[in-house]
Amino acid sequence: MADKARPTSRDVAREAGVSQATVSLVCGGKWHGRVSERIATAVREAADALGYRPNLAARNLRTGRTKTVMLIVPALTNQYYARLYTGAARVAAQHGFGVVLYPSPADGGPARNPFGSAPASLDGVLASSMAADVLADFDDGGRPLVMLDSDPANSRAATTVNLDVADGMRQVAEHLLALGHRRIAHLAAGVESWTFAVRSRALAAALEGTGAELRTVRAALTMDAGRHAAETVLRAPGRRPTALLCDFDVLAVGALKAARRLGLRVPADLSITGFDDLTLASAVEPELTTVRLPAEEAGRRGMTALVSVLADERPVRPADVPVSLVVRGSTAPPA
Amino acid sequence: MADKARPTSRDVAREAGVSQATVSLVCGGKWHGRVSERIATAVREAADALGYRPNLAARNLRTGRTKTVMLIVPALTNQYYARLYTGAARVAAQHGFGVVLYPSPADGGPARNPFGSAPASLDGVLASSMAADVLADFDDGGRPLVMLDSDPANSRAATTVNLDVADGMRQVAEHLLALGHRRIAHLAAGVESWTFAVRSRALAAALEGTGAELRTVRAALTMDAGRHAAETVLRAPGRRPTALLCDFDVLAVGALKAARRLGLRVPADLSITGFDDLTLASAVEPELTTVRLPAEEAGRRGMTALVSVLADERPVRPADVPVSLVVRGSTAPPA
DNA sequence: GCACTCCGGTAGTACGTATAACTCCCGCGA
DNA sequence: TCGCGGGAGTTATACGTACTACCGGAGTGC
Repeated sequence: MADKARPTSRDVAREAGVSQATVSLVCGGKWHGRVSERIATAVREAADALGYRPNLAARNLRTGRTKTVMLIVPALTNQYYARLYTGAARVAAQHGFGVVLYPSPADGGPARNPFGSAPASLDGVLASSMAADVLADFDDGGRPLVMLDSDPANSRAATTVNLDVADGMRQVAEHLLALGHRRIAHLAAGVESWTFAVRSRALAAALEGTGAELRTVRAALTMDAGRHAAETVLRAPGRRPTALLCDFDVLAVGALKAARRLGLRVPADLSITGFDDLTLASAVEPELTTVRLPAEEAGRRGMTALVSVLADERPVRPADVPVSLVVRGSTAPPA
Repeated sequence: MADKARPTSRDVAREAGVSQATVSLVCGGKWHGRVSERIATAVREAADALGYRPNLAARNLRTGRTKTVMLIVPALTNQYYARLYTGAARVAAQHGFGVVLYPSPADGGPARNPFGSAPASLDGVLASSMAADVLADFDDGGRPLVMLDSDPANSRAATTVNLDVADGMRQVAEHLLALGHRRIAHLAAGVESWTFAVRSRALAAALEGTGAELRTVRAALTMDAGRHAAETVLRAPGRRPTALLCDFDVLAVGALKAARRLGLRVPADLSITGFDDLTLASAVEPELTTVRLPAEEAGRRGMTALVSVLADERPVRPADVPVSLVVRGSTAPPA
């Protein structure tokens, strides 16, 4: 009775009494002026009746396009990247693209370049800055590449989409300065990456000439690392910083724990700021003053750029995505 | 000079002085007893020299397999599902499968069934329980389906992989009972789903005959909803519950905020427990006593099951994944 | 009335691979 | 010497689609 095999365009053609080519034209959507309205509807009806779905593998083989792009991020368990994915996936879906994630080591993938065994061929790649090492041995045959949060000058990317983290850093710094802070510690990411370099530069620039004193300490990307780094800087000899400016919300939460452990009240004795505005930031007490990074928007813009590159090879560099300071309860004037 | 076009197996064959079929055999790995060692190495050398990569679209078309599976989860921005993905992706990669995510509405996908426009065909599907509504109009032509956290009796799944949430709930309940709590409120998920039904039943069963009093209030899956629900139950007339048992860490964090707002100390005046053990759980103060759900392990087992179904059609139902109670600072004996 | 255009549709082919069926040849037992 | 099994490669084909090139016929200008 019910054929196990899925119907092909040829089956639809037989059902509708036309040729396979006509079915392809109609289903491909480009039949205007080629096929009459009457035949077109007949084809569509036949397709519906049979439950026809085009075989994507065959289409891909024929067209050389897979309608699939890859997103490379360090770890999806980091909510920032999950949001990035969300935005990117939405735009991709709107343009009929599927998104496959790079199986990064942090997410359990193989350490080596997995493109050899990639199950799907790719039309293009959207990569976040953190994955620079991954891109080093990236060998996919020169497909279009769009980078996120990376140095526009230094890459083989068709174009680059960046968040305006420099402005974000400037806003935090000015916020702390306005509150009266003059001894500031920077809990910086212990990772080589363009965004973090930009942040450090922006912070230094914002503090320049204000008489504020800046100390920098680096930490890995975990809460515990943040706590340790914060304890180190808070216990260091000399006058204690009155504000702790962190490169991530996660680090800031670690710093919060360190402060509590040392008996410091936040924000009365110590102001702490984050970066990202994850769910985490408004979960803790006090809620974090932080820089909101519109990760979804970044993902959307990145994918939009990639799709447009894929469509007409016109690499247009979009403007930086604006970020905004969100003032909450973890900052106050120094004692 | 450098051909823009990627080399095909035929190019490799010409280079190595053999037929295309031989190249296919060698690259496919199934040449033992068919091709001599000498020729095989020659083929591999030629392939390396030309930088040959098999065209996946052609392979898919020929074999009818795509080596791609879909993972359906409600929202990747929920860390639980991100972890689930991580585990699933690792196993998939080990077996040469790629994972494409269902573009769920929460992640920005189209509300309707996207399989019509899916860019990649699928060999199978791994779906989390929450996505029951999605599966309703799931029309992919009867590909193998493995479910996560759903009713084993009631589904068209080849098999089902579940976390032992009933045991988790029992452990929480016994923990609270052992501490002396007798008035307990359950902040339950306001979503129809098998796991939550199981949790509620397990809780009721654990409290049965202990003289403990149970009140249930439902909340949507956000921190704010948790806060509101907790305020409602804490302000209700009659004697206030001494423990708040939440179906999610996120709800528990909301409850924490509610307690703080009402001037209740946690855990002195009110014990709160979560479920999931997300990063969030150990970020807040006090850190949450919660049930650790090994999401990665669940993803691994689910994908393992799917892969084995795909390989030999042998639907083996794995044992429930054990969960464990993590006692932290948010629970204590009642005042 | 004839050539010419344009509309509506079809036949045929190629995309690159996997694999069934086949050929060739060498060694060996009868 | 002949037949035969089987090792080592090859030939040929099909997967389902998109799209180029073609073709019949109706309308049109002169």
